[in-house]
This record gives sequence, structure tokens and C-alpha cells, in this order.
Amino acid sequence: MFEPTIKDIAKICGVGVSTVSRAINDHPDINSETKEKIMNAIREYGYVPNDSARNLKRVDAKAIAVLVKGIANPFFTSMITVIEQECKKRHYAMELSHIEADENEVDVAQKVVKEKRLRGIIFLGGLFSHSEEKIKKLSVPFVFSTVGSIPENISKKLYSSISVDDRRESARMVNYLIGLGHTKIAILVAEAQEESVGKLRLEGYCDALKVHGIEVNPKLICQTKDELSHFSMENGYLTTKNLLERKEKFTALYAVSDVLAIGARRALYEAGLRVPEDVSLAGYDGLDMADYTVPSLTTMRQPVEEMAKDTTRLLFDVIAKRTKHQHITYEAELLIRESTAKIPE
Amino acid sequence: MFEPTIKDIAKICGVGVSTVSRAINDHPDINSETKEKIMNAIREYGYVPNDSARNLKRVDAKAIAVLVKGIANPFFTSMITVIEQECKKRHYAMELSHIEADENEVDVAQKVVKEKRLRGIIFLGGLFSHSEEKIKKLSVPFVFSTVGSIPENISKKLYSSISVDDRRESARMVNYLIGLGHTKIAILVAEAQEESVGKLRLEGYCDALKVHGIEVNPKLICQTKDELSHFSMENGYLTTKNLLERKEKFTALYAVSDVLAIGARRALYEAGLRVPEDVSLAGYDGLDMADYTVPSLTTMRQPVEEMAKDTTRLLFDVIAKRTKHQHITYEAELLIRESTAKIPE
DNA sequence: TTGTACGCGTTATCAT
DNA sequence: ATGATAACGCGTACAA
Repeated sequence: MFEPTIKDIAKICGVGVSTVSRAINDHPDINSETKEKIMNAIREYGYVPNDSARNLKRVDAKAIAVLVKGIANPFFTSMITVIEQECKKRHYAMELSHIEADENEVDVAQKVVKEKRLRGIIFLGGLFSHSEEKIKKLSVPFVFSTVGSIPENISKKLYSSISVDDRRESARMVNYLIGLGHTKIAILVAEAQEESVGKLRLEGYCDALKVHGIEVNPKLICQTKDELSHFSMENGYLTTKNLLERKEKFTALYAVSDVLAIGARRALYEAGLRVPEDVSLAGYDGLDMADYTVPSLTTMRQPVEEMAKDTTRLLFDVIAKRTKHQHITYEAELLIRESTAKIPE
Repeated sequence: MFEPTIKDIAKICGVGVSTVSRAINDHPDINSETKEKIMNAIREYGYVPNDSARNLKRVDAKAIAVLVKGIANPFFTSMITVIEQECKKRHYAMELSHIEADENEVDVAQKVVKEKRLRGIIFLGGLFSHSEEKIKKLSVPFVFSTVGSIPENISKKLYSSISVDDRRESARMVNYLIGLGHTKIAILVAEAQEESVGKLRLEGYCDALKVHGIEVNPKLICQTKDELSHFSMENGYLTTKNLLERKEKFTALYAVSDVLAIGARRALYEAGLRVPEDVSLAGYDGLDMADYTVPSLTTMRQPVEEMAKDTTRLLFDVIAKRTKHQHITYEAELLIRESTAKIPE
């Protein structure tokens, strides 16, 4: 299989390589006839420029990277879709990279920046526990989007961030449940030990209980299993089963993600418990899915579309040096649906 | 921000560039002390090799690409996860690329092959309607995994494929429904006009009805809306609502994907119809999700894990020239769960 | 065991 | 408007 290079095309057309290069890259100073001749040869011989060679020379690659930790989470899939559209509008390419649970996102970022000559990075999900030293090594602007808590020791001038105040919004959800009369509220929490959204949402849960003078019962705090993917229905199902087997009494169950809640709902059903008549069930995230379950799920909706758009906007603003790094926090929206109800007298 | 190159590291360590190169690439002929000294400097100065430059030189890039059409489909997300693990086992990198609905996957593939010097390609989803000419331009082996029907005009020696016989398995599902006594069976179908899995599953539906002497009622064939993502709950929901408004009578509803079925279930619920007492509901794909809904969903399970593993194995076999191209067809598994029941007398 | 020098395919600079 | 040529950062044959 013959793979022509720019030189071959130049030879075929009887022109210099620079002329071919000009044709490919839409440079203004080129005769339109020459250009057409070249483009025809390119089509005929199936020439495709080698991006590796390009990136070696070029400074501005009109591309950004999105680094996702946990692509199985449908919440991220929605974000990615929107980010992709936004990049396209700006005629930028988007490189999507999946980061393994045991990989360090900043190391991967460094590699990707070198490899492609891209202009910026979006980190989606994962934890934020990186040294300022490493962060500084990243030579392009970056945005942390919907990661866990951001430590105080890193200068906020180094990056942008997009997030929901997980602790506060989580407390709001629990407040709502308490307002319905619930006091025995179980919580399904993922990755509670790490600096994750899970931990923050658990803190919000405790906050709300304390404010109302309800003692936190550790037996009602159910941690998802580490062996399984943390944000999966299966994990929600099994963890809830476990809770039910322990016979600890509760009238409401709050899962820190919709995916977990859906698994939990199945476990409740199999135990013969009705939702919401016997147990109120609440989730978090506001996935599309949560609106189609039966009963539909009460949840905290994170404004995905808006967050994804702002994530992209922030990054491009910094790339274009229009603005300094910014930090935006969103309000979540409490969606009251069919899965929660007043506690029976 | 100082970005050291291999030359800088060589200078710092007082050695030649080739020695550094040997250290990075684990070459045998290098003094272990020298190597350690170099590795320390690399860590200290945060040196990351430029992959563009590497790929320019290297012939064997130990990497493959996965090109997905429709990453929002949870079925593909599962496949990707498994493929990723399989690649890791073989110490190969996996490049994940999302293909837009309007892009030609073979063009994208050509670009990606040039860009990275990768050894093979996996096409996930999408349609297969490419000219043999274009296909031949691809200089590396490739596997079509779970795409729609494959036209006869392309030599099977050019590629491998992994698929389920969508038409046959779809007929099996409808047979099962007929066996329960259903004759008025509505179908929810996506992309029926194209050479897609949707079309094949619709054909299977018609096959089964005809075998049993049941006339195909065009009014019970519901096409999802083109404006929305074809495989989404929303589309399943709205299309079913539309069906219900038309007052066409049916006792079973078969959706060509679980995602559509879940949307449909909600529409049925809102119309006051019970599943399975009033309407039997069936899906296709065998997503994890389908096992956690209430009622759990009867579906055709595609053996995701096995298919993903074989996809990878086939590709690597051809890359290693161990085998010729192969074509594997899997059986799906009919999972009978709570959403289907005998038609009431 | 180690270093020098060349070339991979492209773009940018400088002549022409 | 066009062509020759020097980089870009790396791997490797070959020399030492």
C-alpha cells in the first residue's frame, strides 16, 4: 500500500513542497489554479497529512483535550456531548481521553499536551489532590470541572473551576426530606474516604441532620463497595440489600447519585417495600434517566448543559487571554417527583 | 515554562541523546548506573517524550484506535470498558475517538492511522456502507464490531467482523411474545430507513409475524423521531405517547433497544397501563440497567463481554499475522423477566 | 557501553 | 506566487 507524503504530491504536481503545504492549509498567497491541481492530486492519490509531523512543527494546534475519570458515569457522557458541540462551534478539535482509576490525571495531561500540541485541558470528574508543583508544570490553561473539593494550598490563579457546592446542595436535599417528617434517613455514599463529591455530599447530609437536632446514626451511613464501580446500579442494589439485611430502621433513603438510587429502588422493591409509601427515595445528579423510572426519582439536578458550556467558555477565554482564571459555582435544582412523600402518621 | 527535550536531559547528565533514548525505551545495552542517573534527571526536570516526534520515527506504535459512533449509547460504553482492559493486558495503548453522526468513519480512520502510527482499528457501531476502494486504502487491519448489515460487495478477506444476527434474534423475541398469546404487537424502531441494526430488528419482527400468519399492521410500527437522539429514553417515551394517542390497540410493545423500552415504560405508566398486566414490554441489548428497573425488563442480551474480548482478540491476531480475517456471529440470550406475561383470556 | 549524525514529514522563513 | 532549506524532537545505524 503506497502512502504518499507531501513530497510525493509535490513531485507529481511538479511544484515545491511549500506550495503543497500552502494549498493544504488554505494560505492566501497561492494561485487558485495551482491549488486546484494540487487538491486533485491529493484526492486521487489519497494523501492524508501526517499529524505527528505537523504537530512537531506547529505551535497552535487548534485542539483541546478532555480527560475523563469514569466514562461509565452517564453524567459525564452528557457533559462530553455538550463540550464536543461547543468545540466544534469554535472550529477546535476535541481529544477525548479516558483516565484509569489508578492513573494520575496530571501526568496524563502532561503527556497529552506534549503529544498533540493542544491549547487547553478540561478535567472531568476525579479527585483533586495534586501538588502545586505538578500543576505548574502544565504549560496550557486548564479547567477542573465537577471534581471533588479543591484544596486551599493551590493558588486559584493557576486554574479555572466549575462546580456545584455539593455540601450545601446535599444538605438542601436532606432538609427537604426532614421537612417531610423523616428523621431516620439512610444515606448511600460512594468514595467517602477520598476528597470526592461523595465525601462532600455526606458532609452535607450530616450538616442538615445536626441543624435539625437529629443525631447522625453511623449505622445508616452505607458505603458502596470498593470492589465494584462506585457509581453503578449494581453497587447501589447490593449496598441497599446489605442495609436491609441489617434490619436498621429507616423511612427515607438518600443516594448520592441517581445511578445508585435506581439500584437501591430495585432492592427495596424486592424486599416488598413500596416507594414512596413505605420508604422515600432520593437521588442526586438529575440524569435524564431519573425522569423515566417508575416512580420518577426526586433528585438534585446539576445544570449539565450550562456547566458544560461554561467549562468550555472559561477555557477558551483563558486561551484567548481574554480573561484570568475564574471559579464558578452553580446552584443545583431540587426536583421533587414521585419517589418521595410525607412520612405516614 | 521550560519544557525539556531529550537533548536537554542528555546535556544535563553529560551523556549523548542515544543513551537517554536507550534509558527511556528499556534497551538492554546500557549501564544500569547511567540509566538510573538519567531516570532521576527525567523525574526531576519533568521530562515527557514528545510522542509526535516518536511516532514520526517509529514503525510499531503499540497502539490501536477505537472509533465509536454514538458514545451516548450505554451499550457501547460497556464494550469500550472491556476493550480497554484487553488492550492494557497486551501493553497496547487505546485511542478512543468519537465519530459524529455526519462523519464518514473510514475517512476518520485514515486520518487517525496516519496521525498516530497505530496498528489496527476497531469500528464500534455505525453503519456499514463504504466502497471497497476506500476500505482498501486503510493500511492496517480492522474489525467491524456490532455494526448494521454488511453488504455483499466487499470481500470478506479485507476485514474481520463481530456481530449478532439481529434479524434472527429479533424474530426470536417476537416469537416469544407470540407464544405468550400476543398478536397485536407494536414495535418501537430506530433508524429503520438506514442499513442499521434497527432495520434488521424490524425485519426480524416482520419475519416472526409472517411465520405465525399474523398480518403486519403498519400502524403498529413506530419509528423514533429523527430530531432526537435515536437511542434515548426521551425518544422512546415520546414515540410511545404518540402511539397511545393514536388509540391503536396492542397488548405487547417491543422496543429495539432497552433504552427505548425504559422510556416507553414511563409513557405506559402515565397512561395508566400496567406492565405486564395490561401490556407486555420487551427490550433488546441486555443492558445492566434493564435488570434494575421495576418491573425488570425482558430483553435479548448481547454477550457484551465476550464480543468485546473477541473483537480485541481478532484484531490482535491479524496484527500479529497469526490468522486471517474472521467473521463471528453470536447468539443473543433471551432474558425473560418481569415485564412480559401471558395475554389475559 | 556510549556518542555522532542523519532522516522521519511537515511548516515557516527567506529568497527569488 | 513559488521554491529551497532549516528547524521541530526523537530513534537508530554506525562509529568509537
